[in-house]
Amino acid sequence: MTRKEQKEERRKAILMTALTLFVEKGYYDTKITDIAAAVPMSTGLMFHYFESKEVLLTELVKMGVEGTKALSSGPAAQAMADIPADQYLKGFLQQLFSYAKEQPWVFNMFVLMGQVRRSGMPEEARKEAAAVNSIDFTATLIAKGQKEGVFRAGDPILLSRCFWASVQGIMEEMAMDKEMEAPDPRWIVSILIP
Amino acid sequence: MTRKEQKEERRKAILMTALTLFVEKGYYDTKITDIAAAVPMSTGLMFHYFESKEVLLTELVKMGVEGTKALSSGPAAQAMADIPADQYLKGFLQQLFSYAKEQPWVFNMFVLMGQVRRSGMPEEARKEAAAVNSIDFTATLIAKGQKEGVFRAGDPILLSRCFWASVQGIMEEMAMDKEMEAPDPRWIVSILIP
DNA sequence: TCGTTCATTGAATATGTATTCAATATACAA
DNA sequence: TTGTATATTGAATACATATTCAATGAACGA
Repeated sequence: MTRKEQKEERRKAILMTALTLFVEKGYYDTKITDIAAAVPMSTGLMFHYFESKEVLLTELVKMGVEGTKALSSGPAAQAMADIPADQYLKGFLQQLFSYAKEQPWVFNMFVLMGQVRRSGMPEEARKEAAAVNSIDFTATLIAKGQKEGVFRAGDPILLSRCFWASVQGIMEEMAMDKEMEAPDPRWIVSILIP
Repeated sequence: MTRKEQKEERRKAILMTALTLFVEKGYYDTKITDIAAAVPMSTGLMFHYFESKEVLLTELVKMGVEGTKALSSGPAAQAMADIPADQYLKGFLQQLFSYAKEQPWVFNMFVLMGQVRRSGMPEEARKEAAAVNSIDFTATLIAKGQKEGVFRAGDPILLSRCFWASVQGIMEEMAMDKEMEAPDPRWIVSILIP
């Protein structure tokens, strides 16, 4: 393994460790020394990889933004056109919940993005997080569902915001209590169904 | 107005100012000097009223806990027995949304309690917030609704958590965007309906 | 093998901000 | 009116912790 690859590995290890700690204890309660100890590495070395704690956070947020973008332009999103909107959303949630169960960092990423979006974290990171917009994507889908007659009437944007607020809330609940069972996706999609 | 009453007024002013700032900028980004300037009063005087920033936060959380307890034991809660569970929940949400529109601190309190519950804030406050448990209250209500045949089958606790996660998420969304219209309560209650 | 570059350390430093404090003004009780 | 308690101020302090730095060790190419 080349030196560069080593470094990249180490970088990822730091990112994942920081993600876990930020979500478990909160950004401000997580000290650089905590992350360093958990990786593990010396405090000083952390700054060899990330120039500041805030940059580390911002890098995580960038990852989150990428991930979210992938969701709304990847192959799964292409399938959107082919199946009824309600089916698509149920399938999407099913996948999200089961994927997150296997890869807990996905949970953590959801939670982190939510926390950053709301504030309680540095400005820089918040700006970065603003780049993601699942609301519009789903709103389009909801409008399609309304035409198909499978979704209830109402402002698609507002419905979309409610939908995502619920998903976000539930992901956060699940992140807090790892034992919590995933809800039936139909429960959530019901929000949209007449 | 007596001296004691004056003090009590001032105390409340500080609490409300802090609540707004904590929610707008986050607990850690809100400096004692910010709160002092907004009240307004000198920095030093803050400590005449609250012995520390953390105590101030904890007092707010105590208020939130009281408020939530009131919701689940007040006269409205008594009405629970008399009307169908779905009707009751819709009415409850309707009241919550319209009340919060008039009294924005209610929004803020919701958001603060959520943030504290999840972490990202001092331990002491989190412990205090743990005292509130709307989940169980609503779970009982949901079980009742299931007997009445108006709610879908499923673990009442899990359904209750999903219900509250949605409400929490939506309240946070509304707190972030004051322009946002309140959703139709029926959308949310749909989570529980077969 | 040697010299250069990168990785690593942990203690020293710098900085931001919660908290304290000594001084002053204001209200109240006797 | 006078004395005591309380309210108020803003600058000084204390402290926590992010960040720097000088020194050491390991890898790698020539």
